[in-house]
Amino acid sequence: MKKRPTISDVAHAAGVSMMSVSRAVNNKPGLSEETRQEILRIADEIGYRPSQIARSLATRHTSTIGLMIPDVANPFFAQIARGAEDAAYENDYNVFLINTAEDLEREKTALDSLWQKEIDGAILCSPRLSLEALKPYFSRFPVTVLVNRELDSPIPNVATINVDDALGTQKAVEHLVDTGRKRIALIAGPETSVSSQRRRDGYRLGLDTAQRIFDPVLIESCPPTTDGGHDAALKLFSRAPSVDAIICFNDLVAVGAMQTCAETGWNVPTDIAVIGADNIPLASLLRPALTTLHVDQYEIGHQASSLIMEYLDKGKLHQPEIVLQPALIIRNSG
Amino acid sequence: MKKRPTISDVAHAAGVSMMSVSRAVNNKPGLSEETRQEILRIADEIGYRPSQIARSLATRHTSTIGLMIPDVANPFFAQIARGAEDAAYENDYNVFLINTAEDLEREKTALDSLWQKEIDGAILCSPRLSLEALKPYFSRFPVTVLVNRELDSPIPNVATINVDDALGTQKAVEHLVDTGRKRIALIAGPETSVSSQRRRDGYRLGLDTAQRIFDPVLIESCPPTTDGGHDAALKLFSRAPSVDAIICFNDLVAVGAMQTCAETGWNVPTDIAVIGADNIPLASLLRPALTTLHVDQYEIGHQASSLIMEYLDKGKLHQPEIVLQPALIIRNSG
DNA sequence: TATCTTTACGTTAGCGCTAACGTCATTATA
DNA sequence: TATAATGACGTTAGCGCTAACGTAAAGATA
Repeated sequence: MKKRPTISDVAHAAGVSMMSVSRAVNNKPGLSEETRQEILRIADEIGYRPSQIARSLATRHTSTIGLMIPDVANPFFAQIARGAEDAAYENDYNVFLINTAEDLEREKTALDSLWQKEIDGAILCSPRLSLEALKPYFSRFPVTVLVNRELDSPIPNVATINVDDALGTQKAVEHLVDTGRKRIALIAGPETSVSSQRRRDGYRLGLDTAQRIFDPVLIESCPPTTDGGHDAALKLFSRAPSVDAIICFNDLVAVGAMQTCAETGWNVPTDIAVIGADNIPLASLLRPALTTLHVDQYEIGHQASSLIMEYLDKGKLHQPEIVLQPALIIRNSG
Repeated sequence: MKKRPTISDVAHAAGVSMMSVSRAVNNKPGLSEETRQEILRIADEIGYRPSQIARSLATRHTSTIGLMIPDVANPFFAQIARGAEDAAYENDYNVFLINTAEDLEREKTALDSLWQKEIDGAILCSPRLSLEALKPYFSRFPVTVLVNRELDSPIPNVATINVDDALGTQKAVEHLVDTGRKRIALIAGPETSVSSQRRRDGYRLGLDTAQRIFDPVLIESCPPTTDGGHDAALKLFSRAPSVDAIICFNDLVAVGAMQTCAETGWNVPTDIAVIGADNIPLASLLRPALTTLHVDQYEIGHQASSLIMEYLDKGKLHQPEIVLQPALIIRNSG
């Protein structure tokens, strides 16, 4: 590996002080246009690139945002990562991404790692750690954005971005009622999940609004996977054979439910409607194409980054609690 | 934000020198076990975490691997990222991930950004830049791993990891021949892609081995997308209605081709076999489930990281050219 | 003409850490 | 007993950069 040219090398070559080089490179005032150009020319000539590390140590900030997510391989989070990175890129920030592999221990390590890296702000997606465990970090990072997680009381340097899952589910119920479905079921996902609870709420609200009677037999919990959906649908069908619509926790669950429908000999959407959530790429490729709830995950990431950079710039959060509305994408499955 | 405790704060609190704290924290020899424990206790008490930045500046290495990929939202690369990160994590390295959004300009920016960050090693996935443009960076990074890209001549601190697409395609041809298919077509993907060329080679080789005659009519290029596959299949069918098997550039292309089959009224796999490549999660969820070529992308990422850390540790690359063999996953589509 | 600005630089110090080299006891060896 | 080796620390310097302040010359103002 070649030796890295330093600012001092450039200063010597150009016959100026290190500060002049620094000013030229950082485009700061206090230099004649002539000298600036000359320094830049020489810097370019010897292939000088400022060391982020030394610069960070001197300035006490890193131009880096930390992004903690459960799993990049999950398209949902991958989109968030893209959004976060694009927004950061536009402002010459970098994103440092850490996967937690849905592991609590690793989540702690990740947070500590971000702390050691002295990131300028953190985006924490669906953190599993308790609010108590999380709180110390809010004072270790200049600013934090919590995605898919709420705060018990506002904190000046913490913002939240959440999806209105209740409203989404309510919309789904309304749509099914409007299209004449009589017995609408909910496969609600993991019982412990906040998001699942929100969906249950939205489900009841939707039924109430339509003046339908809520029947607990029509709710089933499950892991958020294809298999989970498959098994949950199986249970549901044996318990309530008259069901003619299912709202699923997410698209994967919906795929599983649709497989069960096929096995049972029920036609989607003639005999039974299936609605998913998340609008993963697969949704539009399935036959029948999956009706689903869409939230713009890219937008979540983009907004999260923007919030951070806004705080860094202005010193306060203009909009500390963002709630995104899901949209119902009507395709062929329901 | 709280003021970060520094090594000097710990030293004062413990009544020792900064070096002793450094030795304790880094688990280096030269301290009695007693003092070490005491220092660690106090460090923990005041919540000290060493600054990666200062440490990097002093040691001239960052414990960070740079990973440049076209798009995390693409499951193929997301898996690589996961693998790379897991391997790094096991060795207390971090991964700095940058998306290039398949944009040449951004690829350059990304490389420069990694350079400025003084990463210890780089993993470059499917770089679009010419080898000429890439080469300077090989001497700027301590070590580089090229994924899905070959070198014209070996470079001591550069390794490559490639997939044997030719062999994969050949396997697919053999399988189709074995299952009695007569007219096997290839939707070969983007004409300019190296990988596409490899597949064409494998296709011919497979046909030759089976003593089939190669018919150029049965090859079609296309963008690597669902729509691309759809249109390519359409062209293919009109040109060669007797085709009874298609090998596709990737799974998305295969999905497109299957849609065309459905529109044309051809049953998969009775009338026509369809084989994809990449084994994306969708593949097993489709009906019929997609037969496809599988390469362990996670493994690619994992190996890439491991190669880098091996080089950093031993100063040389034990295995500078890795070629991964794809496996044919036989499902229902062909 | 004397004083005040402004412009265009240079100097100094320090960000938080560690490599390399002291120093001073204590213990082993001749 | 004299000397060398070892262990357990401390001191110094410097990684590459920039904030803050210093300075000298040219022009503006009274």
